[in-house]
Amino acid sequence: MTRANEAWESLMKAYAVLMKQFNAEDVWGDLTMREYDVLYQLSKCGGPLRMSELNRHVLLSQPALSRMVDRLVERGLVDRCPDPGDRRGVRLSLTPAGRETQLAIGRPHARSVTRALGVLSADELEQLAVITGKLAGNEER
Amino acid sequence: MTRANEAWESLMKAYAVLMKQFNAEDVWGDLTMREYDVLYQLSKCGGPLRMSELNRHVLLSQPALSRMVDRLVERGLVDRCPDPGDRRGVRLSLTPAGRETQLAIGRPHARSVTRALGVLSADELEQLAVITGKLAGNEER
DNA sequence: TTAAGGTAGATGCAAACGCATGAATCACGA
DNA sequence: TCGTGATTCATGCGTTTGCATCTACCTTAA
Repeated sequence: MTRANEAWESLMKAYAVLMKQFNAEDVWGDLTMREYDVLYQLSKCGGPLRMSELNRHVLLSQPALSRMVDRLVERGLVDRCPDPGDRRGVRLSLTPAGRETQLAIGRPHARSVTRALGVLSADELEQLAVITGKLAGNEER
Repeated sequence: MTRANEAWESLMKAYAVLMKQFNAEDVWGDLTMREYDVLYQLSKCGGPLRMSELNRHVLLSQPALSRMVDRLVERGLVDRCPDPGDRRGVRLSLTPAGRETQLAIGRPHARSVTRALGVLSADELEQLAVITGKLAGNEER
């Protein structure tokens, strides 16, 4: 068991523990956490997002994401329109209702996150962000 | 956006990126990553495990885990027998075939993990393990 | 211009999931 | 001892997921 494997296992466990904790909280309304994640990614990225780009940030297969977007469009939370520059693709963005929903869920959830990570010092939070940033490939060349 | 929220978002992104990467690798045979995770948890914990205990380590609902164990028993990878001390519960353990399967997948996967975390220094690996350990509640009192 | 190969997203279908609930057992105070 | 509430795991059922595949469109080069 290398240090790398221990670190990864520890990360996975932390992820599982916190995800279960967040999931159990009563802030999600009639959305699932995964659906909220999609709304969040769209809210974060300002402009419209391509399906493939969004898929890179979400832990879902391409067909599953495609259908989840279907449902979110159906419910009036997401707007999907053809990309004028590439007629294969689509441009996804939040509707006003979607933005509102994202905020209504995101605010209390953000507080939960802050509370859950309250066991860490400021230095540790900084280190965690830097280290996981490297893992996600933020420093790639 | 607090530091805590940034750190959590970064952790989630690292998790998503690495999980997608690992999932794309051709080491899982006819198991899903989730099924492998169950085998791994069982292999790690030496003795037999209760369903509820196992469920604490796996990101699945209790019914989903119950049925996944069904399938693994069906396939001869897991042994499920009644707990003599508590007739509501069960004791789960790997069969020899299950242990073999876990190792056959675990070895190459462990190498992938080591490779993926190779971007981190020894100090960073150590910090990551400590910090995520705290998040998972290893230091509770 | 056009053929060949690549990329974006949608769809058919079987498998797996979560929620609500059920049956059995345990724990504990009256 | 008995009854009330909690705990453990299983099951019914509608929804969601992933895999394989499809269509449509873009790109490149001859």
